[in-house]
Amino acid sequence: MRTAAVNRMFRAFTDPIRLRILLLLREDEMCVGDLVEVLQVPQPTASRHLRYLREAGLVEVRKDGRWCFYSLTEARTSFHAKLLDCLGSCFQEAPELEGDQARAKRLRMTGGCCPPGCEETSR
Amino acid sequence: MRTAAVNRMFRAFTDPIRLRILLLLREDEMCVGDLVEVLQVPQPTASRHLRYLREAGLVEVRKDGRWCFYSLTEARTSFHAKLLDCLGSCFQEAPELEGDQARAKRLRMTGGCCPPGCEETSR
DNA sequence: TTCTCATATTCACTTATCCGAATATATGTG
DNA sequence: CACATATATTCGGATAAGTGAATATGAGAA
Repeated sequence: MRTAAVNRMFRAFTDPIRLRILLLLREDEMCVGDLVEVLQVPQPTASRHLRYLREAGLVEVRKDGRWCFYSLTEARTSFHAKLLDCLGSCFQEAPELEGDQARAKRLRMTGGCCPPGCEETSR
Repeated sequence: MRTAAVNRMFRAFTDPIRLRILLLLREDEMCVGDLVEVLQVPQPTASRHLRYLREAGLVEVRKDGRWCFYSLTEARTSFHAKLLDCLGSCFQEAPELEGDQARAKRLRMTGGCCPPGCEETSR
């Protein structure tokens, strides 16, 4: 009964906060604190949704000291890949979602919550 | 706030019965009675889910006498199109979903619930 | 009109989902 | 060690989603 896995994947996209997280992680990995700041939601809320996404196989965590960096997992099935493709068209459908991207960009430039050298990717 | 529309679209795919309906309609339009037979669910259940799909903009109805033929709506946005693309990979992820397709194929060959000439497409 | 058949809707109920508040864990710091 | 910081979990309650049973609607057919 692998329908459950398909269902869980689709379900991951049905919550506005989870959708926003996925859209943000498309750009680059992010630590929980930065996500909380960009999304402007309580930390436990972000944490719960991140767990959901992790259990659905959509994101993975990299721990560095006290920080947890979340990123999108590489798609291993074409279903997963096509689902991720949907993200690219979301802004066109719901432009207000782009506010997060702008905030995230600004945050990345000013360094975010973690000390220098934390993130592996350039910024 | 068009996030609601995106949400509703994703949500349409999160119910197993709705997903099965969408997969069936990918092949050809179908009347409610045939859907009920293939899905093996109570008629009101099918009807409720069809309404949901209609309100999400994913299916449309063609009425012919006492019958209502449902079909997928043409995607008018790339988001819609990409979402439909996901359907194509579902079987690979959840092979058990193909049982419906086989039942539907058989039903189409034996004529289904409606009298001859009802369906516009060849079979 | 009356009857039948295909489909849709309503209602009461159960279950799932999401949230805020509080608390726990875990890692680094002084 | 005690303390601070980053993240995770638990608990209780509110709201939403899905269901079965019963019923309504609406379009032929008799």
